[in-house]
Amino acid sequence: MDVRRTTVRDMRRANRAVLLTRIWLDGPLSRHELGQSTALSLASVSNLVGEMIGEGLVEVAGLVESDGGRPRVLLRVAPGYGYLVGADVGETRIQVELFDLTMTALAKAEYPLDVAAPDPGQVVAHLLHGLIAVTEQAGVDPGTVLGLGVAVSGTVERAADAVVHAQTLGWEGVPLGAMLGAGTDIPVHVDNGAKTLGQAEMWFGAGRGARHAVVALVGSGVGAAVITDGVSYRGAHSSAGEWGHTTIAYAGRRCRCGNHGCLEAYVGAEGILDRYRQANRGRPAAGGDEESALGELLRSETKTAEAVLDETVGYLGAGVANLINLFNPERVVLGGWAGLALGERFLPRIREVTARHALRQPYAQASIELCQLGPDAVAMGAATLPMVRLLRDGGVPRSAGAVRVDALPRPGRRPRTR
Amino acid sequence: MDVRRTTVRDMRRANRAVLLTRIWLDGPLSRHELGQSTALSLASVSNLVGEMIGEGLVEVAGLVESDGGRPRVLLRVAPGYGYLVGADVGETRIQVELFDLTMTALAKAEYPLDVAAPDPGQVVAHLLHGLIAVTEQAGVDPGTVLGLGVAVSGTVERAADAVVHAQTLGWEGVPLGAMLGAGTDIPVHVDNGAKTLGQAEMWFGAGRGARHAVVALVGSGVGAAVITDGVSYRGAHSSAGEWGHTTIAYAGRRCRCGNHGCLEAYVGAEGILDRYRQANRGRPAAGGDEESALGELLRSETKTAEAVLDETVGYLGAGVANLINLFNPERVVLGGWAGLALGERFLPRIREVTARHALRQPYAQASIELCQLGPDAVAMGAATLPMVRLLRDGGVPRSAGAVRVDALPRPGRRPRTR
DNA sequence: ACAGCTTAGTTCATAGCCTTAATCGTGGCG
DNA sequence: CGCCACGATTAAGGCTATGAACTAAGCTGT
Repeated sequence: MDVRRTTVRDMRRANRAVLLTRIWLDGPLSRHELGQSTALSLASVSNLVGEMIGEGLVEVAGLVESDGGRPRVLLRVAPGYGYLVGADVGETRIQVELFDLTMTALAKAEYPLDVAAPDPGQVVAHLLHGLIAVTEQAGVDPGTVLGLGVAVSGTVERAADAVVHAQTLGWEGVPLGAMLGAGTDIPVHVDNGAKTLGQAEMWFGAGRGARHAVVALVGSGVGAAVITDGVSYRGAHSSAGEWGHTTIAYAGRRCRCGNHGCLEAYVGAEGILDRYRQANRGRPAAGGDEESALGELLRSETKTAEAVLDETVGYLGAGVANLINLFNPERVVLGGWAGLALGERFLPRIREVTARHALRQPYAQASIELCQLGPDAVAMGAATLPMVRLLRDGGVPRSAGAVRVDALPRPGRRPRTR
Repeated sequence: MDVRRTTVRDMRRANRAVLLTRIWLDGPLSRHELGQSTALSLASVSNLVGEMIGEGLVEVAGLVESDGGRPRVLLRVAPGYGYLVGADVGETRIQVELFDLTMTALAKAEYPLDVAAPDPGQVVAHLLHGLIAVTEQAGVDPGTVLGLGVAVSGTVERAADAVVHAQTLGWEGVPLGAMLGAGTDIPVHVDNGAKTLGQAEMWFGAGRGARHAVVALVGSGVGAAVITDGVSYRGAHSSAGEWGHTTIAYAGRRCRCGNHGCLEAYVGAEGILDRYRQANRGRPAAGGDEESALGELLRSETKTAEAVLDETVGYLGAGVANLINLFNPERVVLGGWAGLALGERFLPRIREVTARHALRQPYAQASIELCQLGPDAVAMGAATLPMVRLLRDGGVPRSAGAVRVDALPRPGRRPRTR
């Protein structure tokens, strides 16, 4: 129940947004097709499209002949109208990537983080430095960068300051958006990494075409990105989707969150390896880090390993069933490095177990798939944040004049660019 | 990412909707105040309000003097512009109620259902008969009834036909909306009863003022209505919120759904009484029906009862914590007859247990309250369905001419009106 | 009693938007 | 070269909200 007036200008903006979104999503289209699919009159389509061509936002993509008539002019969003920068602040490194408007990656910079709890100021410095680095690398004027999207772990309150709470980084109420905004005029968007990965999967991966989906991510931690009606579900304070710490086994295993019986304690990588160690009389799976240990476990064919993995699939299926019962999605996309490792081997069994635990009808309405994009998709998903804004606003005039990007607090380490 | 054009007429409709909603929600308001709070120009407010007064939709509610100026004219939605009928198809009776636009109940009819799986045709006949009965009783022209909202148990697919799937009624794909539409011209809205009760609580009960809330209902069955951004969350096929059959105790008690470890098997009335019986060496709690048995259990102070109830609160808290983690609401409203019975005695402990199971931050952002409205609120919530439509559309002209309501297939039983 | 002030609400000219209908542009066909 | 088919543009018209000027209604002080 929104209480905002509508003015005559909103109308034009809304219609520009409709056209721009169609053109961007459904590839090159003629004015005629645009008229059909948007129900706008051809005159308005011409008018609005003409304006956008004048701004350089839309361009002619080619002609298509018709039998005995004027050939149709195909239109597309001009890939070089502007550029998008997406950044992924991970636990071990910061990745910054530059995309054009077709979401083609043009440049990339990476900054290792070797401390467990990096200083926010240093992260900001890395990000601003990365912003300059990728534009230089791609030979792109920073003034044409439409926005910087940043993905971080933890919850991000959607206020103007983009306050970040991240236990894994040791951040408590860091106004990352405001800090970045102090260093550059380029519009900044900050969001949770699971949500940006989910966004990327929805647009370019296993979620394509779905309007209601849950992207379930299983790694060391366990989380989910919920998409309803095409947009990310945030809840009152943007922390919705905390799937990992829902209770699935009342009074069960202790979880690192301090609680008992969390899903994460059973299907998170740490939980799986820990359970294997217990089942294996204290001897852990081989492998240096968690990832190789889990790989080893998946390859080994001992009875103990089988039993532990079987149990894991059981818990995972029950957890996915809970998502299906509560959110009634049309698709569940399973991802995260551990989720993919499990899914690649056990997907049919996961489906089976889920079917047993979920209500019949919601289960029948949902399909369960695996993520299609690699972990780099977090940065791409972050870059979709400014893209969404561009589409929603029907394109905005680029800021005039030189764009300020302060990289004053020089990062202590040169980026590894490639 | 909607793909609908906007025309100049949509604008007027949208602004009418904004004004009407404000007037309806925030009581009598002057044109000036409306201008302030909607950001519409005074000229437009006057224009739009004038139109709505002309239609009889809005009326003058009084004057308020000001020191040295023209007195303000207060406006309100005319209560008698139209009427709303809400119906609750319960397991034992059908209740039909007539409301004016201030949601004041004016008439009521009740039809007992004595079979476990009532024939859809008979239910439709009862509903149509009730529609006539309440209008006659209140002396209201059926032509002024703006809509009939019907609440049923089970899931309701939101298509035009309002297909109902209800295991408890033994209905499988009953197009209740289409069947009712065949019997009357009055616009029909069908929705799930938990969702309509949730809607009523949100507007008039414990949910007032919240934009993100979960109404958790515990009775014989267990379910939840999720409200996000002021509207009911439905998911892909309208069956979202199936909280009762989420797994909370992996490989736990068998549930009537056939699965193991469902929340409902622990905190549903049947589950509680069953667990008590087991703990009490096979002797059930006294009392005829479930409701009085649970009441008896709550009053008894034996150690066994205490233990069972304590455990119940534990499971319930964990279940509520799951809702908080997944949906990040600003409020959780606990209801349903068993939920209220438990909540009245144990609310502080429920809060405590929930705090232990939920993540700290989402828990701190949510408050846990009890439902404030009685079970009659299901019908009132159903009546809000046409009200929502009226507000969303900014008022619609009433259908001209006589309104058809066929009550041909006479119900076999006279209604008990009062 | 009446001018002067204050606040509420209305009227009117204007700019902006989309739509329908007519017109222009471009290519194929006989 | 005339005709036709189809795409795109231009022109005329109907709606909408807005701002400025204007009217309405009540209070205050002389």
